[in-house]
Amino acid sequence: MPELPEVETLCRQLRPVIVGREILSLRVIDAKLEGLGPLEGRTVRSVGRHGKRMAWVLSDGRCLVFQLRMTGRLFWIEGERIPPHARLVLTFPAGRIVLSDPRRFATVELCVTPAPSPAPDGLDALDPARLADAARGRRLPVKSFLMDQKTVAGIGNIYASEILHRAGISPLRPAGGLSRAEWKKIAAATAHVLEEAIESRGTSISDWMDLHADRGEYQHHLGVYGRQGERCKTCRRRILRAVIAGRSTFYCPGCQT
DNA sequence: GGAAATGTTCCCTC
DNA sequence: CGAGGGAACATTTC
Repeated sequence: MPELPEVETLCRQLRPVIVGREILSLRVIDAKLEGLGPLEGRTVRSVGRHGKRMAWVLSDGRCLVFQLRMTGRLFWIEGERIPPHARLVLTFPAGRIVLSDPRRFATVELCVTPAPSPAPDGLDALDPARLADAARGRRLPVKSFLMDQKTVAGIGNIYASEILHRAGISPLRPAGGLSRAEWKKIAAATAHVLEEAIESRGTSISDWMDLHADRGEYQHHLGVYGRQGERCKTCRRRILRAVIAGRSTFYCPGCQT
């Protein structure tokens, strides 16, 4: 569920709370997460992110890597009350980090060397020529292409629809058929949408909440996602829903061609 | 009861 | 073999 803006929001909120702080204890509640190894006594040196993947660098040089997938959330808890669906609890001197995750898809692993990803992060300045290159000859819908983490890391189902709406490009177009000018629009729209969503601390369409259990605000800025049947804010046409590779996709038939 | 849900990976088919 | 898509994972909510 969390895409790049939600994970970036968590990183920014985590840094003042856990960087430089010692992990006092680790409690694994869900057996699926067992085998993490001892973390007690390690200090969190830094909190980073690539795409939707978050990595804490620890004082022993290892990395604790989180992939929150669909329903994973991290909460900072100062009291005793543990949220529902807690799978993992990390205790620090001033409070606890809880991984809450009803669908239990999230993964947490301890790595010695974090595997480098060749894909650019969604907040990097995307090179339209590189995108066009990677898409050459490919028939899959441009929306699926953008959601492929090997293309750009961090774009998921909500922001793919939003980026293509802002770029004025239909999500159904084969990726290989886009012009250089259209890739340039996608690169610009990606930066714009992701940065705005971070400023809003993510999209709380149903139940996304940030580290402090506050809702994001980007749901109030969505142009198409979840708005099928409603009117496009720019051209007044009614927004459509389609299913692409099994995922709901929203677009405006008026301003996306 | 059925469908859908902000993700990733495995497997099947063309 | 590569590309693309569907199923599976597990649970809640509408």
